[in-house]
Amino acid sequence: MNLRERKKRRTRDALLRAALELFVTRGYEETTVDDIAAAVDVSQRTFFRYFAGKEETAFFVPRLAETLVVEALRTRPPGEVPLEALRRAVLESWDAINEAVAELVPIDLHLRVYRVIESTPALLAAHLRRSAELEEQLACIIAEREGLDVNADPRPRIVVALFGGVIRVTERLWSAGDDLTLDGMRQLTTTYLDQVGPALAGNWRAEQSP
Amino acid sequence: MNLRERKKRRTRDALLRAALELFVTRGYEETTVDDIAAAVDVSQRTFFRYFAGKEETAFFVPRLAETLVVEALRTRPPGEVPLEALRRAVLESWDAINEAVAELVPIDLHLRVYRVIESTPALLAAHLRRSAELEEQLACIIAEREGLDVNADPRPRIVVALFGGVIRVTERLWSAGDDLTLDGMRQLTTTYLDQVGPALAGNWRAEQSP
DNA sequence: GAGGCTAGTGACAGCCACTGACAATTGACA
DNA sequence: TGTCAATTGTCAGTGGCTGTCACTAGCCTC
Repeated sequence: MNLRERKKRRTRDALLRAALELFVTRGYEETTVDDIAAAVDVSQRTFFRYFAGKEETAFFVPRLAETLVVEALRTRPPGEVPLEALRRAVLESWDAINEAVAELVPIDLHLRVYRVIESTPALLAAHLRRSAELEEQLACIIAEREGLDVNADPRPRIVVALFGGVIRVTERLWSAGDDLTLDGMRQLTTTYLDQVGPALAGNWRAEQSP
Repeated sequence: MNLRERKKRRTRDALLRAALELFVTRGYEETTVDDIAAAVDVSQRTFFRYFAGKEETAFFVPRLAETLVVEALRTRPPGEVPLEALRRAVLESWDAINEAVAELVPIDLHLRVYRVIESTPALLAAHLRRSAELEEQLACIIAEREGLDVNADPRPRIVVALFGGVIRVTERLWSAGDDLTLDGMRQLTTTYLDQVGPALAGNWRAEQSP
């Protein structure tokens, strides 16, 4: 790798870390792009050469995680039922995700950024739109696994929507709670996915949830 | 109603209609607030006294629909299973929604705005965030109907997430297709909701979808 | 190793969404 | 009709973001 490229990578990482650090301490809206640029001692214009916008810094790391989940779903054995494949793809790519993330920013910082995303309207909106795009990808993969046409058969998109909905609910609960750890998130996710069956069964009053 | 209040209502409606008209003809990003204000011959500052931002004009009408759906769910008979109550609340408030909308803007305009929302990243993001808030409300109502605590029992949020997911999928398909009518949307919605059961049943390959 | 080439940068000007402050106007009401 | 309060316009300013242009620093060739 060139000196030029190494330098570029270094400023990008510095901008990224500075931005996230400022977001978690001062808040997203309270952080200006000038603040971020100043923290790394580059011009505002340079910031915009590395990131398309202030928003992008917040989602740079999550984007990594998404590609890994997609990857994981692609390599699931074809015998698994769709919901099962989705569940395992997410749970089993967890560790790989954290490894990849840790190379960019401290895990702790990354987790606290999630809370900022969830509590900042503008970021939450962007997050949901990105999630919708991810779900579309997943639906296509599921359809392919089952030998279906995504646009002709509603079912792939419906399962993915259900799955995505559950994930979103856990994300929200996790980021609002005080157990801001990876295992906390993982545990919450499995618990909620286990509840999908019971939630769709007819009468809730007959059998109470634990 | 005062002359003053009548005047206010008139400028607000004029701003709203002008904005939507510009959005569907020129595009959302290509329309500046100055354009909208100029079309109604008021100052830009006045626009911001009626709407918190450019975005709000696009969601002013949809907000109406949402409140009516919430209302409808509240008055569903307690005998209905959650998913059934949600389904009926949406389908049976349809007509009331259109009546209310028609008083503000031409239905046709409103429908074309939906397509703009769906195809404009910034608006889509905002739409998804708003939908998430609506889902939270619905989950609370469902929980209350079933005598549960939303925060203790995962199931209300899960069903609503599933339901909301299906609605979103139909919205997307409808706005992308060429049958931009109310009946088209209604029909698509019922079809997809009917597919929820089959989609969650184990093996898709055994029984093909129609 | 000098010189040209080019990617990366900074400085500047400008657009657009949005806000605060203050003055001017217009409807309400005695 | 005159006073009061609500509505509006004007102006100035902030923050995100983009285009332009000159300049510098690393790269590559001779």
